[in-house]
Amino acid sequence: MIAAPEKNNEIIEANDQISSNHLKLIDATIETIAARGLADTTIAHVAKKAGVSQGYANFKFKSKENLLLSSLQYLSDEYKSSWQSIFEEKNLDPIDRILRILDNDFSEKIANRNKISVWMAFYSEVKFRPSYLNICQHQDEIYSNQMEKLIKELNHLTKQTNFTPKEISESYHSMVDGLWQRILFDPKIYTNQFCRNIVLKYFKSIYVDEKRFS
Amino acid sequence: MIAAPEKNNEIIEANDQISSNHLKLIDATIETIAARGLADTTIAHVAKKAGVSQGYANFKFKSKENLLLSSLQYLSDEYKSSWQSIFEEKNLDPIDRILRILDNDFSEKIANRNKISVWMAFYSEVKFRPSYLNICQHQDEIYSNQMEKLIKELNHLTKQTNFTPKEISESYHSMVDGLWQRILFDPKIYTNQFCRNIVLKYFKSIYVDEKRFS
DNA sequence: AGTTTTGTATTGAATAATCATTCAATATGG
DNA sequence: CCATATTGAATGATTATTCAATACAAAACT
Repeated sequence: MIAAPEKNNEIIEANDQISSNHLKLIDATIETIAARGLADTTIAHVAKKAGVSQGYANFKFKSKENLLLSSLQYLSDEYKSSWQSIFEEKNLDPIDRILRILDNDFSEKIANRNKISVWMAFYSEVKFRPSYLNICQHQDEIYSNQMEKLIKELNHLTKQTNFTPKEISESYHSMVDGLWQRILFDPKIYTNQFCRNIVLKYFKSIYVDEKRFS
Repeated sequence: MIAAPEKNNEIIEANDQISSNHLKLIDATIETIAARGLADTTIAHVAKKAGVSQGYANFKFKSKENLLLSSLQYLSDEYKSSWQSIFEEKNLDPIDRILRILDNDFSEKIANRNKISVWMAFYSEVKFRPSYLNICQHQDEIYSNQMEKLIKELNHLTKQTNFTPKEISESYHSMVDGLWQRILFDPKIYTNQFCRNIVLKYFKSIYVDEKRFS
């Protein structure tokens, strides 16, 4: 990670010298998208929220597109680091690690309506802006692979050998995405607790004898 | 349904007299959103694709917003009628009915990239346009309730009595939504067959002894 | 210390492009 | 000839982008 510099050079100039205005603008972008939707997010709104002039925002990021891209990258990095640290933790039983991942995926920090609405906004444009896809896809793959490995470690707990670790990992991932979407739809019903519980029961149905999934 | 007239009057004038241009425009709207994304969909594009003038499109639907709304309604109705007919079918064993629903949810007609990208486009704006939400939410509820009833009929097939029908129905629904999203992301991996299979294995993990889920 | 110079950071008004919406004019068919 | 359907050019609003002007701060010089 430190040895190999990431080649994001088109999106943010250099990691070592991100100005405070840079961050203020990215924050303001995310807040604006969450508050008004991507379609209604203008440079003027973002600049105002960040407390800088409109011209400045454009000058710093070269274009609105680039500002949006940088904001998505920021969000994506934030999510990554939250699960990365769980995967890297030592001396953790596989079951407990999965429980930690589940907690993280439905924590207030990650699964709140503002962040989800920003994710959705970008996701919905993925088919038309390959650059959006690039930012998410790579991390997604790493996450899926690590999850798959983790589930392999639980193989002995279930007799359903035809439900492969890859498939279990995919279905977990899909279910989480779907539940996030539903939090946006109907937050009264789909509280974080409710969603977490649904996934927990799903695990329970696979690993019937594991008490910690109850 | 027939006795009580639905109060959609703001969106499409009257069911009995939808002109062919009306439908052409709705089709063109869906195609345009699928091809260019909601953000890049202009009345001019839609009108051109529909083969009418720009002014006409606006005149007929009163506003762009209304055209979008009508298109979402159309899509929503289309989906509804496809699962509705499965629920209404007589002399169908619960398992077979679920299999039919699963087939439908990952059929080419329903789960293709164009339609999914239109759904996503609207979903992502749901937080900011209550009218979008209204169109989807009601049907969603009916679908969920019917699914829940269906799953209740399978209660005797599983020993996992703490995974309630409602929860199973919710998790199915979420998983489908999540998989649709992934079809958009990476259609090479997430083929309809692949997705259907994931959900099938999920059912298998709950109803272990039911051979038809294998 | 105070003044001038120089380079950078920031502004905000002007520009140009895009688009929804309007409506007077025209076509169409009964 | 009338009524209705349809056109497409004009309008006005919105908004990303540009850039000359200005603020600011740090050196450089007296």
